[in-house]
Amino acid sequence: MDKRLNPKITIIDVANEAGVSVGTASRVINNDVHVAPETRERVSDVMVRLGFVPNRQARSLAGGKTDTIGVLVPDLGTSYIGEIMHGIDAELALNQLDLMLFTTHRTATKEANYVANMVKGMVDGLLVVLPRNPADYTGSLTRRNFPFVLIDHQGNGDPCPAVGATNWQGAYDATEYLIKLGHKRIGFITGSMDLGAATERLAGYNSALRDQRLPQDPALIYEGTFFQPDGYAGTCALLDLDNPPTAIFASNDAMAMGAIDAVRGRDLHIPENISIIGFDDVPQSALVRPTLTTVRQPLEEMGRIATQMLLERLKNPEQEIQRIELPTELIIRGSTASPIGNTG
Amino acid sequence: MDKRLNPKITIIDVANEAGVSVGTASRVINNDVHVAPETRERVSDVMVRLGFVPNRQARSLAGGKTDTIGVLVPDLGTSYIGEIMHGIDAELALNQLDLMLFTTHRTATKEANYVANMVKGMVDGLLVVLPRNPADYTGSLTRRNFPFVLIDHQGNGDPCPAVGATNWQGAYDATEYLIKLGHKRIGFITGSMDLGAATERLAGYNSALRDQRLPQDPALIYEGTFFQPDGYAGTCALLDLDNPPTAIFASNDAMAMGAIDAVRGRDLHIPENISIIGFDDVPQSALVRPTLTTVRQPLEEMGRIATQMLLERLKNPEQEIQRIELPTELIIRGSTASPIGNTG
DNA sequence: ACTATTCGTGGAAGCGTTTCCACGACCATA
DNA sequence: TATGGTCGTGGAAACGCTTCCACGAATAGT
Repeated sequence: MDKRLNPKITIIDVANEAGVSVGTASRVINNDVHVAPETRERVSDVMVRLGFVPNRQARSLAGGKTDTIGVLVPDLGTSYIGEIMHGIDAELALNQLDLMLFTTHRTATKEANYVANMVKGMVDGLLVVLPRNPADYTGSLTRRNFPFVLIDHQGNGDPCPAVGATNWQGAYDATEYLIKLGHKRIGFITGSMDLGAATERLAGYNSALRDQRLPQDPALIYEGTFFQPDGYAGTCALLDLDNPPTAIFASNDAMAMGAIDAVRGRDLHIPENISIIGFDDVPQSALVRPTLTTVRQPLEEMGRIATQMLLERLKNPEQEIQRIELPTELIIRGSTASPIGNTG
Repeated sequence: MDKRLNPKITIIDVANEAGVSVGTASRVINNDVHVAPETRERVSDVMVRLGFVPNRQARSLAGGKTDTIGVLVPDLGTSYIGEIMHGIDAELALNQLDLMLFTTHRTATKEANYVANMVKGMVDGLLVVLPRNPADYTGSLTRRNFPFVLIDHQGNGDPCPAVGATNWQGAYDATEYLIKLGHKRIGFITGSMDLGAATERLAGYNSALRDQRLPQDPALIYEGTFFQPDGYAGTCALLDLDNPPTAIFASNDAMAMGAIDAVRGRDLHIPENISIIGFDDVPQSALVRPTLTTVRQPLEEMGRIATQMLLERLKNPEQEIQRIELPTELIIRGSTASPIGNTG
């Protein structure tokens, strides 16, 4: 009976000790209504005294649920993903659920079906973060009727539960803001164009230009991939133009940081000589000098909402699928200003 | 028999279809030697054809292992942790193991025993990343004889399996390097002093000073907490000294970035007016301008090695516990140079 | 007071594997 | 040609729990 010697306390031990059947003990664990209050208390006491912890494997084998949800991420280590994970983790903790993490690269070579198989039985639902090729998952997941929610997905394809941000609107707002500051030539550095978010942001930029009756010069658009070095390279390229822009809109903060470095390398000053604007509002944006004007994407909230949606779906599988777009917000800081009256 | 209608293919289906007993089918799954080659092949074929995937819950219930290892991290989203996770993930993938993630804050309020209980049965072993209070875990984990490895632990306390880096040596090397460049007054911004890594780095700095017969001025030491704003604040404080340092050694890269910002705010130039050196070599160190001289800590490798150690322990529980310190390496980049011959 | 209900509980059948035991077939040795 | 061994296999118990079914007791309705 010594915990040290016999570390595995099972429901049977509890039942014996409390003088009830295992069925009843199980009911106490699961807060089943059909238990007399005094019995419930007696059993609870015993569980505490014995330090009983239900075996999750057995539980899910018998009951069919795991109380664990899976998260599929392309990578870790970027604060972008980190923020989303915060939200997911917080919401999961609130619901006493555990988190199983899978990285995309691990399954990249396998057929997409593999995901559904692998995940089956291990988790009750799946959160797919930032998939490059969402269709790969949505197909087999939907077919298997496996609950999942996409986070920051590509917009196209079959309808499926997803949460994202108003990328188009965010980019539109940022561009409009720059125009209203007086900028006439605004460089744009795109993200990976195979990602929905990237194309939407570019579209928002173009729309704002059009609405404000500014010419759309293809030379001002540099195609990047969301990584910092692209921001550096793109900015160098844009500044080398015969008629360089007075502002640069990078499709995410990482590239905006690269842009800042590039500008510095040329002995230009931000925001006096050139304005820089980013997208995401990762924590570091407020910490660099100059502080970065950017479009805030509520990453943590996206994780949180997506988790809520998934849990909702778990409870009520037949509910209609919904796609949520969380609003972005323009955060004005120190990297943007009116251009010093030149502009060719 | 249609996969769509009856998605759960069990080992029994496989056994029936192949005309063998479930025992034999199980042996095939587990690569047991005692199976005739031709039987093995027949069963394998059936498994592929039916799309059979073993149920992990049942497997671990019966077999006592989960093929999953747990990782306990204080947080996500810092690239520091991200790098370590990379290593862990890579090594786990290599061994076909899955990863269950727990965040410390979720369990902060509970007693440490909770961790051991919670984790019990869900994972085969635990990787504890960067614990602030390792003793909380090591105690109950050891007592329960639960396999675990600490990553970047605090050095004190009972001996237990751990991997870290040569913090002392790294700091020593960096300081010595600055001294050899000609710096006589070197500011130091510490990390959270409740972390072993922080105290070791400070000790390395002090030792180098002593060995090179430089005075140890307490005014040159600013106590930080490993976060970027401390680097900013610390640098401001150090530069405000009557006799300011010509170089600043920040205990990690995040604070070094803060230091760079602070220097910029004063219209000083790096490295001409002041040298900055960091610790960690996070990916961004090579991307900022000026590129950051830093002490490389093999984070990814630490994750990888720790995972290997854990797996080794899992195979052979009785093996003696070992603590590994991975070597750091001074990475010289653009943020350091000889001081311009002034120095009060 | 007597039958319907409801309530609390015990008992037992799974859930999908692993693994131990046992058994027959076959091979090599004596 | 007996005999001991190995090898491949089947059968069944066990893992710890949930949940369905059934049963007796208490309660309510008439």
